[in-house]
Amino acid sequence: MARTDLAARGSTPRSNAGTKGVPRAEREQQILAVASLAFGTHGFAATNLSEVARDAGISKPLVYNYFGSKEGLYAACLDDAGALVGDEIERIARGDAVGIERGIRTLDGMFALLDGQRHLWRLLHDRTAPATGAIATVVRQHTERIDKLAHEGVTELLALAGDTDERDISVMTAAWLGIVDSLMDWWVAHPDETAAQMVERVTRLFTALLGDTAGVAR
Amino acid sequence: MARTDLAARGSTPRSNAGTKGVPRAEREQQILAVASLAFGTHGFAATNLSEVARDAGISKPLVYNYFGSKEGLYAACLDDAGALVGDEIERIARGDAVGIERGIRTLDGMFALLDGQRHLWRLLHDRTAPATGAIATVVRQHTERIDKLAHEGVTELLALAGDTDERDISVMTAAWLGIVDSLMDWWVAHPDETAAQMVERVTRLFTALLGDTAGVAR
DNA sequence: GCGATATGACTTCTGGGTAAGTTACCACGG
DNA sequence: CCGTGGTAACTTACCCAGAAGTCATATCGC
Repeated sequence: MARTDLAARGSTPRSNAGTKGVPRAEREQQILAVASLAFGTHGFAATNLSEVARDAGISKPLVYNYFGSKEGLYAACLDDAGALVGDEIERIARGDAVGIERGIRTLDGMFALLDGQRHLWRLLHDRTAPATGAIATVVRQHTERIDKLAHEGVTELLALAGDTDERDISVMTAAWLGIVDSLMDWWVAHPDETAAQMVERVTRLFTALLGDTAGVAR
Repeated sequence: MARTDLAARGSTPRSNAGTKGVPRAEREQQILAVASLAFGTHGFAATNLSEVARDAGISKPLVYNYFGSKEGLYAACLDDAGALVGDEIERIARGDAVGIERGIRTLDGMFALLDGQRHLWRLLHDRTAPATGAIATVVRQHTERIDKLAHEGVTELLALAGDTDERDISVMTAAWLGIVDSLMDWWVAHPDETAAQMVERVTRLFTALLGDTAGVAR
């Protein structure tokens, strides 16, 4: 009220500063959401913090006040996304599925988890992010965890199919992560497709291509 | 000689300008090679043209003289890489392989073609490149061609497996391109691995997972 | 000499980052 | 119920490094 009156009187245009009553924790979440989307969509290098601030409805210095730097903000986004994804993959890994079934269940979990924030997956694979410093540490931490779980699953799968060559496993792990990656991309490009539909599709495709044979223990 | 003498006399440091006898066409190829590596490795946004010029052993204005702008240079790199990859994929598509066999042969061709320039594949999938203008046109042109060929191969494959759903085909095409992508990445990360070894590995993995069944017509 | 090949030294502008100040909420004494 | 001072939330306006892009000029082959 008072502010509006003063602003309206307007001879000296009043500053727009001053708290809007949003507590720090909440504001940080808003910023993280906007920043994750931007980073995940355009990549680290091509993301502009002024735009992020504008999209979040605040000014740039507030972003810096809360996150310190562009790298700090990225690291925070990364940490959230990495923990979210890593926890879910680990939860499924602790289940009893093996072979292809484990793969399908993992995808299932990812679709459910990332519905509404499909871009998060991309954060972990950004080639334009600095390869040294704080970001690299966080990236390494999460990718190592996820890679290890994927490696474990692929090792099981290939063992069932009779292949125990370590480099074969490494290649197959990379291919598997590439599949997940591309499925997420496709999903981002087709926003009308629900998570449930994706699961159906993926299951159908796996079954069609791999049959019920090929080392699949259901 | 004369130049060295003059430079050595050195009270007024002479300009380093003047032709070095390298014809434009050759110089352009040198620049394209260096730029493709940089763009493919760091992405469009994170690539610095001063560095590209330095790595090519020339000065920045020469790059601008020959390619007009950063976008122009990128478009030129893209056009070379896209045509190279597209032509090879098309050549294989015109062969008689179908189903999984066609996939393996395509990978075979890519490994042979991109040996020594493994980063080229990345140019077509750079998220930090401008999504409008000349670059977008060139990207679209080549990705559409490659996607179409991949789509064609996947359609055949899935038809053999009894799936003709258009969206299933679309998803599977994306997954296939993701597999190629990740295999190239793995290859970049393991420079000691030869193209022949990659082909062996991939063949072994496909056989182990898909068996000789699953719609494979060899 | 002339045109192609080349460069040093600029200008411009984008975007990360900062200094300094403004406003609102809130706890607490009166 | 009313100041009132302290602190947290916020902004405007700026700095400046570094990268895109340009200009005038230099050298060499023919």
